[in-house]
Amino acid sequence: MTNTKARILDSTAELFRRYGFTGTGLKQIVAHANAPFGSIYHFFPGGKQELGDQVIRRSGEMYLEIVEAVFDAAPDVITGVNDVFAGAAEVLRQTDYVDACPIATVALEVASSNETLRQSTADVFESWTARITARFTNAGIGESEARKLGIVLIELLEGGFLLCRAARNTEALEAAGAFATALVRASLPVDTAGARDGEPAHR
Amino acid sequence: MTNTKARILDSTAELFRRYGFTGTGLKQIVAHANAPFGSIYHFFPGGKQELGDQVIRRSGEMYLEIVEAVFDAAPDVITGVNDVFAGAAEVLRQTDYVDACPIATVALEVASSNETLRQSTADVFESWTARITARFTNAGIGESEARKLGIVLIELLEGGFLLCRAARNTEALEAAGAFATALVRASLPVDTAGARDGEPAHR
DNA sequence: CCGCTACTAGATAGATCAATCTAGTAAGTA
DNA sequence: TACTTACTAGATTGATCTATCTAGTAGCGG
Repeated sequence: MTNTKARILDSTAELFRRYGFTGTGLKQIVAHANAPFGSIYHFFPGGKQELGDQVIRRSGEMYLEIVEAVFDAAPDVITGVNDVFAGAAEVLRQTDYVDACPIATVALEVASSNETLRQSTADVFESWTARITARFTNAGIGESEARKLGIVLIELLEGGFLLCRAARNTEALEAAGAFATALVRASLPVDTAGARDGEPAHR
Repeated sequence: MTNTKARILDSTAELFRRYGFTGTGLKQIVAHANAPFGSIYHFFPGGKQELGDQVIRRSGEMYLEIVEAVFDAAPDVITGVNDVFAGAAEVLRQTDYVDACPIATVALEVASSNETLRQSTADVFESWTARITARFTNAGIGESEARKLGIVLIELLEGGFLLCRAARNTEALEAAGAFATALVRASLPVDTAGARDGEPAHR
C-alpha cells in the first residue's frame, strides 16, 4: 500500500471518529492527509462510499487487535476485561474524549441510509463478537453463554463510549467495567475463576 | 405551540434518527413536515442548532416518559427492566430498525464538534440516569449502586440499539435484556427481589 | 530514448447546504 | 376600517459538497 493511500485511510478514520461520515468532507480529508484530491478517486474509484467501506473494515480490524493485545497481556480473562475498560477510559481522557469506538458514529449514521456501509459495520461488530466469544469459550464458558457475554461486553463498551463522550467524564465506563468484570466472573466455571486463557476448566 | 412548529419538531426528530444531524437538511425537514421554509427561521431564529437543541431535549423527555410508563405498568422493577428491553426490540423490528434511541446518533456526531449540542445530549442522558436511579433506590438499592446500575442499563440499551441496527436483528437486545434483569435481581435486597415499586426493603 | 503505468495536481461542474431576504397573508385589536 | 403581530412563502446568496475531467510528473522496462 502506497504511503499516500495509507495517509488517506488514516486521516479518514480519524476524521470519521470526530465528525462522522456525512460530517467529513473529501476536501477535508485530503487537506488533513496532505494528499492531492485526485488521489482519492485514484485509490478509491467508488468514491466516498468505497473509502468509507475500507476505513470501517480497517478500523475494525485495528481496534480488535488492540483489544486482543490487552487480553493477551492480562493473566486471566477477568483481568483482561477490566484492563480493556480501564484502557478505554484512559485513552478517552487523554484524547479529549475523541478516541472512542472507531466506527460507532458511522454505524448509526449509515444504519438506515446506506445498505453497503451498514453491512460493513455489521461485519466488524460480528468479527468482534466472534473473537471475544472464542476467548470466553477458551476460558471454559459454554458456547451460547460465551456469545451472549461477548455481545453484552461490546454493548457496555459502546454504551460507555456514548455516555462518556457526551458527559466528558469517564464515570460511565468505570461503571461498565465494574459490571463487566462481575458478569464474566459469574459466568466462569467456579473452580477456574481467574483461569489463564487456554487452560479450560475440568477434564 | 403552533401546529407548524410541532410538525417541524416531529419531522426533525424522525429524520435525525434516520440520517443524523449533519445528514438531515433543512429543505428535507420542511418537505417532510409540509411546512414553509421560512417557518424554520421564524420558530427557530438560531437556525439548525437551535432546532437541534429543542429536538434533542424534547425527544429525550418523550423517550423517558415512554420508559417510565413501561416501568409503571410492570409489577416490579425486574419485570420493568425486562419489558423495556423486550419493548425496544419489538419496536425496532416493527420499524425496520429505524426507531431506536432518538438521540444517540446525534450525540456521537456532535460530541466533538458542537459544544452546545453536546451539552444538550449530556443533559438528556443525565436526566435518564437520575430517573432510573430513583426507581432503583425506591426498590431498596443503595444510592451509589443504584446509579451505577442505571448507567449500565442505559449502556446496555444503547449498545443494543447500535448492534441491532447494524445487524438488522434483535439478538443483541435480547442478550442485553437477559443480563440487565439478572444484574437488577442481583442488586436488589435479597428478601425483596421482585418488590413492587415504592415499597422499599426492610424497616 | 520511448512508451507505459501509476500517481499527482487541481480546475470545473452541478447539486445541495444553511442562512438571509423581501413580500405576502391571516387573525386580532383599536 | 386601519393597524399590528404572527406566520407563510419561496427566491436568492455564497459556501461547500461529491464527482469528473484534463493535464502533468515520476519511475521503470525495453
